[in-house]
Amino acid sequence: MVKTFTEENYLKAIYYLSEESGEVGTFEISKHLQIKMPTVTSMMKKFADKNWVFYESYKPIRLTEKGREEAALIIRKHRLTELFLVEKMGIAWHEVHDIAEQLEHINSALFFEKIDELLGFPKFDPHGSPIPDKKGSIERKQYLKLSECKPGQRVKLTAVMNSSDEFLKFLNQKEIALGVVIEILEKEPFDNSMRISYNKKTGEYISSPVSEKLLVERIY
Amino acid sequence: MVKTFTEENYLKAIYYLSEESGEVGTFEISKHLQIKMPTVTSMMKKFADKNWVFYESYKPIRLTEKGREEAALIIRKHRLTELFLVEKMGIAWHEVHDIAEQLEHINSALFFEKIDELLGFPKFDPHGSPIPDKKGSIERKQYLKLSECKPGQRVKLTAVMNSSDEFLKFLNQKEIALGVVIEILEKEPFDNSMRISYNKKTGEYISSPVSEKLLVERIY
DNA sequence: TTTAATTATTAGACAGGTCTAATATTTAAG
DNA sequence: CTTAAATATTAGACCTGTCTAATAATTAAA
Repeated sequence: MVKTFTEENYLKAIYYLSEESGEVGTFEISKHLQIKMPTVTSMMKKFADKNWVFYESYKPIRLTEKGREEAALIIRKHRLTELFLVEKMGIAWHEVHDIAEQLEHINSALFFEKIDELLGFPKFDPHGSPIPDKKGSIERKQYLKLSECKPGQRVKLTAVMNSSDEFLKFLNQKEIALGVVIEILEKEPFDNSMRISYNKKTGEYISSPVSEKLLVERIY
Repeated sequence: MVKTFTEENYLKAIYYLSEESGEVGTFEISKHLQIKMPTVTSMMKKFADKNWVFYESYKPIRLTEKGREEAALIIRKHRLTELFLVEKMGIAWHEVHDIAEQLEHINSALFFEKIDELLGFPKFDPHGSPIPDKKGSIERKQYLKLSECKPGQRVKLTAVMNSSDEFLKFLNQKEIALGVVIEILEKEPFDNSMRISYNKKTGEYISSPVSEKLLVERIY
């Protein structure tokens, strides 16, 4: 199946936006892709014809199995590329996204197989997000938001839920990187802010919008 | 100037086809890009508006200085990419072209600067073709065709003039690679075929269509 | 130098992906 | 339960890049 650039972007958006609930509406896709709603509607009709989505007027949109696979393969390419750019080309964490956004559309099995091989067949990208395998299946970890942790717990940062340039720069500047071990010192019930220790820093202040976006694993 | 995929392909084609004489006709562009002539005509009008080409009805097309630069930058990206794929990713000589054909359209100065840096700022691609610098200038070597050499001369293979899959496979199979030192043993005036020695091979037969496509430098 | 072949252009159509304006449906609020 | 707000669709237009069919200009051959 040869997909256009445009089609791939819709697939990825639907995958991403419907990840939690399994469905997504025209409005959200429209907003995410910065494309007007009528355009999305007509595209969804086309996607239904291609058997990539289930679509009925005024009902939320769901990916078919085929659509899910196609989308996962694009995400695989995106995440492999990001990791490659960081690990093998020395490009900074917060700069890789825009490049990967373009490279994910490259049509060459060989190219991505080589990348995969050079990286040692990785399962997670530099943001900690899982990389789907060639069949589109994903190895799931159960993530915990830092904001849900309790004082006294020790956790390891394994992923971030927002990959905006600003956010990644903010983390860099705070020296918060994947793998960092964090201890929760206290939690303010009023605004959900936290005090944490990590690396050599003690009692750093973390606001709730930030701790909501940091995904961690418990360490026992 | 933001260029579409399509525009970049036309620029590259015009650059390539007009390289020798400085001009090229609609028919040749049409044939090269596998696009019908009327489409090319209308595109050339657009290109003239953008100041990429000089265009007058029924006259050959020439690149403007601006067009030449734009084209050279795409070719720069193509050739850097090819070299990167071979040198840093271990992809075979004859497989890189199709991938580079796509990667050359990636819009990211950083990406190509990194590639350039990782390769040590190379001046020639894996086919021996020169890589334009960031301003679009090219370092010219004066090439000699193997077919023009005389018996007794020793030369080094520095470029090939045809990058088709078949040709590159043919060279691989004959163990003829860039850098190989070739000695001309004899030359048959009748059909311009040659007998040459290289590596450990002695008296290999080379037909005229092949020796026409191998570009060499004299070794003294 | 007239004709035939080659190369080039004009005119008009079409598909993909987008938009705006108008309308319809669903959901949330009062 | 009625109305307002939010979400979604239809209808029709537009632009880019492509095509085919018809015509024109240039070049090569007879």
